[in-house]
Amino acid sequence: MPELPEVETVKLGLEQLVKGKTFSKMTLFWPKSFIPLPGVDLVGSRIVRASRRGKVLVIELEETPATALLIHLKMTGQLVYRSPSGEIFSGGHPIQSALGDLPDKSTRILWQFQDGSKLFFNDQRKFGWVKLVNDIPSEPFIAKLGPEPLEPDFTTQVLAAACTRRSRTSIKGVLLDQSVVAGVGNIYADESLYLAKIHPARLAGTLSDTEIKVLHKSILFVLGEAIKYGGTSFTNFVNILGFRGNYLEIAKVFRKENQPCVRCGSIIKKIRVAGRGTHFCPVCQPLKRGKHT
DNA sequence: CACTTGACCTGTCCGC
DNA sequence: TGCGGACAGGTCAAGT
Repeated sequence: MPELPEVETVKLGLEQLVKGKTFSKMTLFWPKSFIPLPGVDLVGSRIVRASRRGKVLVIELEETPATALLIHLKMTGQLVYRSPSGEIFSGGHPIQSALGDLPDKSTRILWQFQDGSKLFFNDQRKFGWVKLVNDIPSEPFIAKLGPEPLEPDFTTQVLAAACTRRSRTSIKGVLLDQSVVAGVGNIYADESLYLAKIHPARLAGTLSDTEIKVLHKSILFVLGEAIKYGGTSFTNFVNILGFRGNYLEIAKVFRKENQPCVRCGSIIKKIRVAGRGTHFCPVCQPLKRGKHT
């Protein structure tokens, strides 16, 4: 599932549903999904808060030496909460999740809490990982991340510097580089470039200052909207209660190939850029720079 | 050093 | 209906 808005959605769910709970048991259905901290047992640790760094979820623990559980959902990971009764309520009425009974064949880890509630880590493709750590900032994965896009330290200047450093790469490749900015993935790179009217394959070094400024603003806007909509779901992404996000309904190019551009009516195309399927409008996002820049 | 490709896995869809 | 291949939200390691 996960890009920043999806991970943020899960984080908010964790804050609401598992903060303050104490782990009573962990069951590994696929041991490779879990990277332990030698000599440290998660059981008995209490969750003090849930946070996020880029696409990584951080479940912060009260006990030492284990400080946190880091979770990367990669392509198909899910975290799903179930109350002791297993029922899900919304507005006082039981409702149906998009998922069936758990664990299922994609469940890799099950955590149980002292109050009888459960948290499932499901991951069809087994790319995701969960790691118990005692020093969050020094974790290699965390240490090399660039700034958070929605924090003040992600500035136009930061994006401009990255375009200079990686001038011979496509601008989409720059946006996907987690050391440049943490949390932008394939969906929101395409959506941001569409909003900024920049062709995804444009070499980063050819962008004007104005274009970089517009792109920076577009990234902030697109991520903000996606969080409001609870992220994007097309196959695997669900929030912590097992419900799908709605951003795809307002996406302009992602998964819209062969459909008309909402700005100009041209047909949205899909090509390969930076090794990824890439959606764009060939008229709104011309490869040659226009006279207006 | 910078950029591209293959690998990690499972499932689905599409063409023959 | 079956089978092979391409592809899927991400990141590494290894290659050029």
